[in-house]
Amino acid sequence: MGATKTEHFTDYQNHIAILAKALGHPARIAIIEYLMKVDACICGDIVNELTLAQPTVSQHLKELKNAGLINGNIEGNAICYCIDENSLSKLQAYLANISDSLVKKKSDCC
Amino acid sequence: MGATKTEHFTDYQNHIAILAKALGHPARIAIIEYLMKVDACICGDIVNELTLAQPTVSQHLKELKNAGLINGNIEGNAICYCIDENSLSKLQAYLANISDSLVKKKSDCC
DNA sequence: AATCTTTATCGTAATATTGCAATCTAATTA
DNA sequence: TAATTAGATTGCAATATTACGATAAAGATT
Repeated sequence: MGATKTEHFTDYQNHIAILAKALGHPARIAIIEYLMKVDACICGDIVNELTLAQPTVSQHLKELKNAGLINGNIEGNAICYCIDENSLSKLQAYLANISDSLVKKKSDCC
Repeated sequence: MGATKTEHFTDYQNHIAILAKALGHPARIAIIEYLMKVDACICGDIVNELTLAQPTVSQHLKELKNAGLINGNIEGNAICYCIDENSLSKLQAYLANISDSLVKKKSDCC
């Protein structure tokens, strides 16, 4: 045991969970916020922005990339990362949908 | 090592991460969806809904509760769970804000 | 070509998560 | 009050995550 039993859930549920999980770490939230703050996506100094060692940041970037939340382009020497708006919107829309349903049903009884 | 270095991030970043992390498992997404589907929040048979053992489900419910995403009221013998619309909206608004900023900046260049 | 810069990967230690059988608690019913 | 029911807690095994030093890879600079 210890591994998530993904086979018991729908593809959609698994997908949403993967997106949420990728955002489930403050370092990755900080990365997303930084990518948003920097207007152009000529990144490179994400490491300097966070108080974490370079391999750790690299790993977090990899996880965001695996989840599809960011994209990376090789830009000569450095790598240009930016947010994948599509993936982010997918999660946002999912949550918005639940919120809307709740407001309509007013089943917030606890 | 191995533990998240929460002290390096803002309270807000940590808070958003906690909310996202709680949604970062398909079972917990399934629970949220079930709570939404059932109109009233007279729950009780969440265990029957999922293909997971009772202690496992109980643990997932606990995590959602700890993150503030659901509330539970003792209703006689059973327990009545329901979604905390407020917490969910907080995460939703956060993502909506990022999405909006991206669309405005059109910095989706990768 | 030698060096520098930037980022990825490997290896590994510390810690967290997932899942469940067994057990416990508390309200309910027979 | 004994049995039942709903759910939480405990304890433990399997696996995943987090973090980083060391090192590698690849383009840029000197």
